[in-house]
Amino acid sequence: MQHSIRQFSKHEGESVTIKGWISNKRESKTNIFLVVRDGSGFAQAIVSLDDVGEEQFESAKRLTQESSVELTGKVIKDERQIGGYELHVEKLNIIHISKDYPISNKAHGVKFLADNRHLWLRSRKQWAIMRCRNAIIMAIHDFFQSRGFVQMDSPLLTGSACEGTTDLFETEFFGKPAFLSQSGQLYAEATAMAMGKVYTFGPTFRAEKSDTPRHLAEFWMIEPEMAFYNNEMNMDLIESFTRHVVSQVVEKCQLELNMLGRDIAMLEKVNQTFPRVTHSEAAKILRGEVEVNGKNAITVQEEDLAAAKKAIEEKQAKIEENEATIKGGVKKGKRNYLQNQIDQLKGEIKKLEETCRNIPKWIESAKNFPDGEDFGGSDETVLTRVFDAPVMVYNWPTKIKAFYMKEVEGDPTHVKGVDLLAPEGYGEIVGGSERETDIDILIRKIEEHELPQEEFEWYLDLRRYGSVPHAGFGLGLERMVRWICGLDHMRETIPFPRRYGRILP
RNA sequence: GCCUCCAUAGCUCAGCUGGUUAGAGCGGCGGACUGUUAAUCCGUAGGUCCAAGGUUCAAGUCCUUGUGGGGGCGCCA
Repeated sequence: MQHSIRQFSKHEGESVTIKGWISNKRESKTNIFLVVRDGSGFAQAIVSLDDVGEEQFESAKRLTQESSVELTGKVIKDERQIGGYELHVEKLNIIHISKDYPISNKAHGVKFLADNRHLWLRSRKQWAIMRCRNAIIMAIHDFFQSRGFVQMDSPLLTGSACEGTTDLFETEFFGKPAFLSQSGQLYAEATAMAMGKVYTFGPTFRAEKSDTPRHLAEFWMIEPEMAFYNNEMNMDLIESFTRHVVSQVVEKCQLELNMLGRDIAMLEKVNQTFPRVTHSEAAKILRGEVEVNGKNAITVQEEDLAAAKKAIEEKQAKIEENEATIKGGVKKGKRNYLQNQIDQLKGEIKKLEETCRNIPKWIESAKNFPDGEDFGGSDETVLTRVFDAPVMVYNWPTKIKAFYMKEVEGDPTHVKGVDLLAPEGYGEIVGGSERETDIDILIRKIEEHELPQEEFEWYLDLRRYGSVPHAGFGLGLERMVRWICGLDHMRETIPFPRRYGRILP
C-alpha cells in the first residue's frame, strides 16, 4: 500500500511504501542519504548497504536530483529531520533517472527561476508557499461558508469596464468586443440582493503595465458582499475574517511557515483589535505630525536608513578582515571559504545600498504627502511600519475612490471606503466600502466619472427595487499569501504568475 | 512612462586606478569518508566576458548606442 510522507507520524515503526522524487542526495561509503519529496512533504530516506545489499546500494548511487523512485522501508522517529521522521529503506525501485536537472540546491537568480517556474515549484520554499496558499483558500471558504455566505461566481467576460477606471484585456465575444473582468464587485451586489450574503472567488485581470512586487496581471480575488451591512459592520467582518485566515494558517501550516522562516509572532499580532484611522488621520501619521505608540513614521524610516548604513560598514569591515587573513597565507580550503564569505557579503552590501538609495525617497514622499490624495506604494509601507497589527484606513477622499462608494453623511468630499493595510510594509490587501443606495446620487456619480449610464441600468435596478444598505470588500488572494508567507514579491504567490513582461511558462 | 543598479562557466558571483595564459563556489564527472542535513575533502572537464561601434600600443575593465534583467516610483488593487 502506498503511503504519504505527511502521514509518517501515524506509521512509526511500520514498513511503508512511498513514491516520489529525489530532491537531494548525500553519500558515504556504506550509507546514502536521500531527501525524498512526494508532494505531501519532504523526508530523509537512508539506504544502508547492510539493509539493502550490494545490488540495490549500487543502483541507489545512480540516483540524481529529481529522479523518481518507489521506496519501501521502516518509519523511524528522528527529531533532527524536517517532519520528525525518516525512512530506513528496505527496497528501492527506480522509476526514472533524471539528467542534468537545472535547479540546484544553491542560490539562483529570479529570471532563471521564473523561466523554470514549472520546475521551481518542486523546491522546498515554493512547496511551502503553495501549501500555505491552499490553507488560505480553505480558510476563506470555511469562514464564509460557516457564516451563511453563498459563493456566487461573477462573469469573467464583460461587455464594458465595470468601474471604468482601469486598463482591461480586450478580447472578442462572437464578433463583438469584450473584456476580461477586472472585478466581480457590481455583480456581487446583484447576487447579494438575491442571496443575502455572498462572496465571489475567481480570477481577475488587469492590463496595467505595473512592474512592482505588488502587482500581477492575473490574480485571484475574493469579494464578499452583504445586504443590510454598513461600513462599521463591514470593518468588523474584515477584522474577524483576517484573524480567522491568519490563525488557520498559523495552526495548520507550522511546518511550512517554519520552512519559509516566517516570524509567527508577527502573524499572531492579528489577535488584537485592529487600529482604525481615517484617511486624514493617516495622512498626519505619515507626515510624522502624529505619533503612534510613541513611534514617528519619519523617524522609523530614518532609523532604518541608519541601520542599513551601519550594516554596510560592518560587512565592509568583515570583508577587509577576511582579505587580510587570505593575504597572510592560508590553506586552499580555508581560503575558498573566506573568499565565498566575502562574495556573499558583497551581495548583501549591494542590496543594502539599494535600500539606502530608496529610503530617502520614501521619507521625502511621506513628509510631503498632500491631504486628499491616494497613498503611493512607499507611503503604505512607511505608514504601516508604525503599527504592529493590520490597520484599517477609512473615510477616503471621494475623488480618488470608485463611483459606487457611499458618501459620508454631511460630508460629500469623503466616502465610506476602507482599506486594510498589512503590517511590516506589505501594504493594501483589502479594499472595501459601503455602497451608495440612492439612485439619484449614483446617476450623478456615473456622469461625473464619465461612464456610459446605459451599461449600468441593470446595476441601477438594484436601487429601484428594494434598495438596501449594503457593503462588501475585495481581497487580493496573492497579496494575502505574500504577507502571511513573508515574501518579497508576488511572483512566488501563485503557481504560474502572469505579470507585465511574463506570459511563460 | 521615469529614476537607478546590473549583464563574466549550466547556476550564483569575484575580477581594484585598462597590462601576459579570465577565477571561486555550486552543479557534472572521477575518487576519499560508517549518520550526512545547502555535508565535507582531493582531483577533473567546462568561457566568442550580452550585441554593435568607438578610444588606446593594449579593453572583461573606459565611452556611445542597442538588447535583456534587478530594485524604486508612476499607472493601479
